[in-house]
Amino acid sequence: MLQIGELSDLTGVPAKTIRYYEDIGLLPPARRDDNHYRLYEQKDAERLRFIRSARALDFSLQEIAQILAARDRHEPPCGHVMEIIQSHIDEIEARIRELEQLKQELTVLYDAGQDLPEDVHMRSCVCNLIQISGTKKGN
Amino acid sequence: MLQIGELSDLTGVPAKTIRYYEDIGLLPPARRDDNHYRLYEQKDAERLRFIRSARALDFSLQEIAQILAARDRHEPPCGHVMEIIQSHIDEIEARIRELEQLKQELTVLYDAGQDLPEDVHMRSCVCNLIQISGTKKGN
DNA sequence: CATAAACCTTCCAGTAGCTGGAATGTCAAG
DNA sequence: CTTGACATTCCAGCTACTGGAAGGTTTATG
Repeated sequence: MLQIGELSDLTGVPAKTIRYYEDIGLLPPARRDDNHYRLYEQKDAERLRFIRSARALDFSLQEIAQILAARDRHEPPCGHVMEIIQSHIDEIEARIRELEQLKQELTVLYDAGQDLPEDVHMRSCVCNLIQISGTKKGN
Repeated sequence: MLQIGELSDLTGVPAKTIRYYEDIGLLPPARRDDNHYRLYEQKDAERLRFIRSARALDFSLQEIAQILAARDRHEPPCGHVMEIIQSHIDEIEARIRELEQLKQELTVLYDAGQDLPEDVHMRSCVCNLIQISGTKKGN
């Protein structure tokens, strides 16, 4: 029988977050001690570790909730999980491409800024370059 | 003299967002028509375009606010801007590395999942793999 | 003149995933 | 008896918006 702080130490998930997970239904309502303190067992630690691992893989709480709900109903969620994983990989690849592009733009901007002389009147300022660059989103 | 909808069309920034920017002080309170409608001029469009460009470069509203405030005080914010740009580039590089790592992990997981047989009893399920993998954040 | 559509206004609430803090209760040690 | 370390609930805030309700204004049309 664990108190919330012990469960927290065991799993690395802050107590505050554990309560939050309970609030949103990701964890079932915890048993309570006579003093209303939450009481946990090993299987709670496992569930929490699963959540933490999935979060580390950038699964959303909603996705995790779906997977856990399937498991709670004793349905193997593998197919679903595999779909999520695939779509995550796709998203990550897209995001990486976006970031590469963004980095490229910022680098160009930075280099251009380096070449500008000091100008108190702001006729030449990186700001002006910003106006010109980065006009791609929401064209 | 532009109404908010026209300014929106001109800049590609939703009217709702323009009001929001005013609320948080990124735009000065707009002049009002007799009917309380907001009225804008060309220079508002420019300021808004600057904001939009900087957002496209992933500057936070706070960073943008700082830059604009400096400009409003007729101080060239170049040095500050250059610092922001540099730190953004650093962050982006770090983020890309994170995402590459994450993608790698997900790919390994996916491939392992592919090789698992159908198992109604969930003894072999990607879920179990998740428990083992992704235990890197918040060790 | 009534009415509809297309504007505009304000204000409240919600998104994700927590985190901080206040006010309060419980428990063990000195 | 008090101090400290736990726990509890509830409310608010973070980012950058976005949706929607409830209402006012303007213009066009029947």
